[in-house]
Amino acid sequence: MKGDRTRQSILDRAVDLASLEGLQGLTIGRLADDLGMSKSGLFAHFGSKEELQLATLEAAGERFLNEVLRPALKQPRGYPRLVAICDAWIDYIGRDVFPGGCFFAAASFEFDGRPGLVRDAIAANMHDWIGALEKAITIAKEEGHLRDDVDPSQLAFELNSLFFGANFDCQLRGERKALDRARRAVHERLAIASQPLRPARRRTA
Amino acid sequence: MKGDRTRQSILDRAVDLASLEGLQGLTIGRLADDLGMSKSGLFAHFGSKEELQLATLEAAGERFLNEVLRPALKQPRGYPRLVAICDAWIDYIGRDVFPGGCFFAAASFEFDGRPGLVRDAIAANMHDWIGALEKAITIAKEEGHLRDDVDPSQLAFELNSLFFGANFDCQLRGERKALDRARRAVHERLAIASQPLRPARRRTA
DNA sequence: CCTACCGATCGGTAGG
DNA sequence: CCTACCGATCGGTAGG
Repeated sequence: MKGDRTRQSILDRAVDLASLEGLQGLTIGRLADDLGMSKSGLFAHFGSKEELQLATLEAAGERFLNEVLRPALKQPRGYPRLVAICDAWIDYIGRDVFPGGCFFAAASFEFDGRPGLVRDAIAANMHDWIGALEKAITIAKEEGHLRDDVDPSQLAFELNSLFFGANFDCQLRGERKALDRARRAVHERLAIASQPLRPARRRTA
Repeated sequence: MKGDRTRQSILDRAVDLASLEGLQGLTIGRLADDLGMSKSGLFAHFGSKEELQLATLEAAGERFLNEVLRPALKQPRGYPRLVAICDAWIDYIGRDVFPGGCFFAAASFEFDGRPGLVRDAIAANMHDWIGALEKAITIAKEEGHLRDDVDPSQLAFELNSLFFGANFDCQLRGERKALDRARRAVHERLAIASQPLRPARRRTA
């Protein structure tokens, strides 16, 4: 029981630290210092740095599910739920759920060139997230809220891109308008996907 | 003369290494080993790790300008140049200009939580890049190729988001369709921005 | 550009 | 959960 509580408090701190310094930049010594415990005492909970990284990822995933995806999934099927997921993602950056912005965007870019179990776990998390987006889009099509010719993978790709772009603009550039821009882009994109027909006019010049 | 050549060969290797392992993961010892020279010999060229990181960033910026932006800027003003910049960016990921994908996307996410000169230099690079995108959009408006009500900052944000999304899908997920999806999204977005008028129809249900 | 070295910190272990 | 320790590597320096 107490071991579990200790472990959870370690992981909460590890998630915050890693969101700022990266999953590789997370060190056992620094983490132990922050928590006022010995390095080896902390180490004993995990057995290796890789296990600590994997456990940290899992804890970050839980936080994301609780703070972002699960509440949005309570919205009614179709367009409302899809919009709720998108708005929840954008709000999630503004609410500082992780102190360094989106944990998984940062982890994705950090580990895309580092093969191993950590990279695989990050990819699995992102696969699930993109899958949830695609599923919400597919349901919205089934409900007749989106055009039949909407490609769920394509639209999910575009929405996720806007989320990553918003995170970038917010975290690195400190652009205050970033979230508003993302919201505007997402809502215009969804409006297009819900239009009954769009004439294929292009510029004539 | 010879010192300059050595320095450049160090930086070429540093750029490749950092694109895979990150600018922080880049270590002087590893880099020296790769190049078959002593750590202190390499170190003498820069004086500190931070200076090495800044020089590596500068070298990566030069490579990006030569491989991506400058060729595209040779295209005629307006829509053709804007499209060329976008296509050049997407091709740049497919051509493996950097072995780990887009150097600056990775650096942006790595350093957005680490204040200092390196982060400032990354932000300056991204500022210039977004500025170049905005300028190309503004010129396309002036030429009458894009609608008057197009917001250059908004459109540049959306295009850059799609680029980052494509990099993510390619590098982490190994999604072969990533570049096609990005191309399709970019071209549809630009087609919308170039339509003379778009009815504000939304779903009625 | 080298050898030789510094203190600090890394992940990890022994033993309790 | 601790103290005490390991070899390896970190960024950086002295001296040539």
